[in-house]
Amino acid sequence: MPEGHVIHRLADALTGTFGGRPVSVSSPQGRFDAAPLDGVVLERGEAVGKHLFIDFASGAVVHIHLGLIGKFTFEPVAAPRGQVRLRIDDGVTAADLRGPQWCRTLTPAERDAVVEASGPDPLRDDADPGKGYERLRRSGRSIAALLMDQRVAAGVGNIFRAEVLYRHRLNPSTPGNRIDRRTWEAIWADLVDLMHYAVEHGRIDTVRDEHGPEAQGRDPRVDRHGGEVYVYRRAGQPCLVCGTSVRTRDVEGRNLYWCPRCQRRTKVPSGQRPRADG
DNA sequence: CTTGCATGTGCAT
DNA sequence: TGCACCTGCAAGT
Repeated sequence: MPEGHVIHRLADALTGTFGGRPVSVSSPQGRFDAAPLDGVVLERGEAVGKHLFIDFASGAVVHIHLGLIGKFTFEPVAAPRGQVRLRIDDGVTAADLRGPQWCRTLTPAERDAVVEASGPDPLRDDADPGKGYERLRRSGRSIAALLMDQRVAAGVGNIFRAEVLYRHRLNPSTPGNRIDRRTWEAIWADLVDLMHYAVEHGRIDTVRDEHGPEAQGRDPRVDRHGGEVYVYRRAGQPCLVCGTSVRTRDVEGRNLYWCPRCQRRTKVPSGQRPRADG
C-alpha cells in the first residue's frame, strides 16, 4: 500500500485519533522499545514523503518507514494478531504496525536530518519543486529512474511514476538532463493533483479525466474508461487509449510499465494549460 | 504445501 | 548490480 498518500493518511489518522491525549504504547512482538513512550501524550503524526513521524510530548519522535510490505492499521482494541511491532492505543482504537522497514525512536535533531535529506513532497505546502528539478537536470539517468529518487520527488512510488509519465505521454527513457523546466513543472503539478486526490479518496485513480492533462480539448474519440490506472501492472493488456500492448521492463530493480506507442515524447507540448478539474 | 511477488530502501560487492 | 529484510497473499505443485 505505501506510496506517499498512504503515509499522509496515516499521519492524519494518528493526529485525529490520538492527538493531544496520552496513549498506551507497546510492542507485542517485542522488537521495539516502547516503554519510554507508554502513557505519554501523543502530540501529532506528520508525513514527509514516505517517512512517518509521531511526535510525543516528551520530545521523543517515532520514525516509521513502511518499506515495501509494512502496514499500519487502525482497529477496535483486541488481542494482537500476527507480528505487531508497535501498538498505539487509547483503550478504544488500536493502531498496529506490522512489517515496517524501520520503526525507531529519534531525537528532534535526528528527525530534522531525515527531513533535510528528503526531496520536495508534492503533498506538502512547503515543498520546493525547484529542488527536485536541480537534481533531475544534472543526471543522465532516465526520467523513469529519477522519479523513484526520493530526493527528486518524495513520496512518489512505482504507481505514480508510471502513471504520471503516461499521462504526459513521456518516453520513460528520456534522460533527466533532457527534461526542460516546463516539462518538470507539468509533471510536478500533475503529481500534486494525483497525490492529493489519492489522500482524499484513499486510492490511486489516474484515469479520472479523458486522456490526462495533455489531451484537454482534443481527441474526443475515446470514451471514458472505468479503470483505475493507465499502465501500472497492466503488462500485456491493451493501452486504454490506443490499444497497443502495455510493456514492462526492469528499471533499477523495479518494474516499469509504459505504452510504447503513446509515450514517445521527451517534453510536454508548449501552450499546455493546466486542467481545472481534479 | 511451496514459491514468487509486492505501492521500498540500504548495504555489500 | 545484487541482495537482504520485513509480511501477506496469490499462484503453482
